[in-house]
Amino acid sequence: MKIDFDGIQAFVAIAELGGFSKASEHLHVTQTALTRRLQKLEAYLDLRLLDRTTRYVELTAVGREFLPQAKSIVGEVTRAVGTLKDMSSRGRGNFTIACIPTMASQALPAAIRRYALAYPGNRIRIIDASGFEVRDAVLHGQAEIGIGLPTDRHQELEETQLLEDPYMFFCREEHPLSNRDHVVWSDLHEAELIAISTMSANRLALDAQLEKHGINLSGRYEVRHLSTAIGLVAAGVGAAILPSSTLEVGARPGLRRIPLKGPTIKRKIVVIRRRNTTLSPAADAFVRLLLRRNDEQ
Amino acid sequence: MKIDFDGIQAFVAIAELGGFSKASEHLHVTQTALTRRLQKLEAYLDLRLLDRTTRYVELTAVGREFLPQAKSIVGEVTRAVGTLKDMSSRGRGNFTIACIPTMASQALPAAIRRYALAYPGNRIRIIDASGFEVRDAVLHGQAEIGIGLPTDRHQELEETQLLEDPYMFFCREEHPLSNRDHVVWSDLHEAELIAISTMSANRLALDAQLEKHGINLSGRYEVRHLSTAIGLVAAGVGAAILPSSTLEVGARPGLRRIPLKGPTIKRKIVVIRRRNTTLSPAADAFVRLLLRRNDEQ
DNA sequence: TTTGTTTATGCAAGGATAGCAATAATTACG
DNA sequence: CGTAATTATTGCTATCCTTGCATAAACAAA
Repeated sequence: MKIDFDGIQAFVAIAELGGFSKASEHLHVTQTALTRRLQKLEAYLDLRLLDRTTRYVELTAVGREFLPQAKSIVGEVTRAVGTLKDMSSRGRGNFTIACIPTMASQALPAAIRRYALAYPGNRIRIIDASGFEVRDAVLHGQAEIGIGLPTDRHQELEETQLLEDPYMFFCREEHPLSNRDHVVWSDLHEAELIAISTMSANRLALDAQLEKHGINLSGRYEVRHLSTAIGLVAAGVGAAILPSSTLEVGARPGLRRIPLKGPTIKRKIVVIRRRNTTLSPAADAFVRLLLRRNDEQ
Repeated sequence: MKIDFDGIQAFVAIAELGGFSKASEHLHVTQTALTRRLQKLEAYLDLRLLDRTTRYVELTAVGREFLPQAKSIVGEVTRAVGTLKDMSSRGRGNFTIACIPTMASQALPAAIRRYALAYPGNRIRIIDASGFEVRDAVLHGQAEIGIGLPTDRHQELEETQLLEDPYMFFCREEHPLSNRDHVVWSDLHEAELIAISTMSANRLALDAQLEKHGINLSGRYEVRHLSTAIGLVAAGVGAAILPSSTLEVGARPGLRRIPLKGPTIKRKIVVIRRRNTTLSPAADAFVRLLLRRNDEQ
């Protein structure tokens, strides 16, 4: 026979409120229904839980023993179901997002700020990691969604373009090109460039595109993180070609960010998620917020 | 809407066994039913708990979060219901009995020994207390059943006679009457008798019956407990009139227990329980065992 | 493409549940 | 002592739910 949650719920309500009628109001059913539910439960257990006349309701010895368990069961179920309904109806809930460092320090905080207004109380765990790690975090389920670079079009991953991030030329204001409103690739001297390590997903993406245009550049210095490259530029070691989002305009005095044309090369930033999986409402709302903003721009 | 325990149970089974078909075997329903249950739950929550194709079943982020709670719910409910069914079907369970001291040291242990054979594992808590306290313990629900003396026929109490306990004459073997096969009331000299305090339910019961027969006895010494009286008798302080069950024949060397006739006066021992209440199956079985034994004798 | 496996669905039947109205049981009050 | 008031129970019916069968659809592997 099927286990009868209604019966347990009825038992708790009747026992706690001390009567069928009061309990029936509380549960929004008729008192007839409660009588039946309790009878059914007692019949199933072959046990009397409540001794009752028309004047009073009283726990039996067994009922007294069962009541705390029953209360805990009813409480646990209603709490759990309530939480879930909250998730779906109001987008409540917590989720994890993986994100590459540049986005994590620029676009993501802004998005989170807007998200927090619409969904206060939701917690977001951020895994800030390299492009490869972002991909893996999503693939292995450590993060529901990722913000990163386009990957190898893995069978199980689905990528949606979030924005395009043009590569720009970064240098100190003392640099000969620092006053140009734009530079072209042929202006650049390989010798003074700080490059990103080929270990990086960024570098791979850049190289692939440069190759299409017959451009070939490799810097004198090689670092692994964009932030390190910026540091070297700031210290006057050299200049660098980095995604524009690496540093907002004017974020660091003495540094210049100059558009790079002929051709303009961009890296795509994508939202990554597992294919054929359902996002939690909280994460789903976040993704929609991210992408909607993107459309508007 | 009503909370759907079946759905939760289905969710757990499908998630844990990794498929609808396996889960359906486990729950002894068709796979169709499981599909429907899960669909209903998901529809109610407006939330997807399992991402599934015909080839695999996989938890969604929300499902992963919910699964432990769901498991705990299902476990708690099945455990609780199982315990209750055990109570009814096999008389499993623990209960409390209140009992007057003489019965607690004589008849009760024997009954418990027999009970333990039929219902191994059941724990019995014994409140050994005076007749008044036994009555109150039952009345106030501290004990489900009581073994004691007939009381004031309280509205809420129900008494069933368990046995009759004749008063007998207790003395040391040096006593002049010690070799008689019985004594009569007129043989007794008040001066050497040890009496029970009028605080005792025992004494009240005895006095009431003596009065009917025009016998009037009050001892020189007065004690509160039968066991104390026995002690005084054994020490040679005097003799006493006590219920036969106070001491089994030959239980203490040097002491004699002699039937007391003309008339024979007995105290009744009753099983006390609250009227209109249902005993736990464990306690009920014990009562029936007690009374059945009584009928057989 | 075919095949085998697994979940989903249309449909009909059976079962369970709720509500109404009336009844029975019990207490309180006149 | 009888009557009213309150409360749980029950008969009955309509409705809703659930199940199971048969079948379809989806998917992966050969």
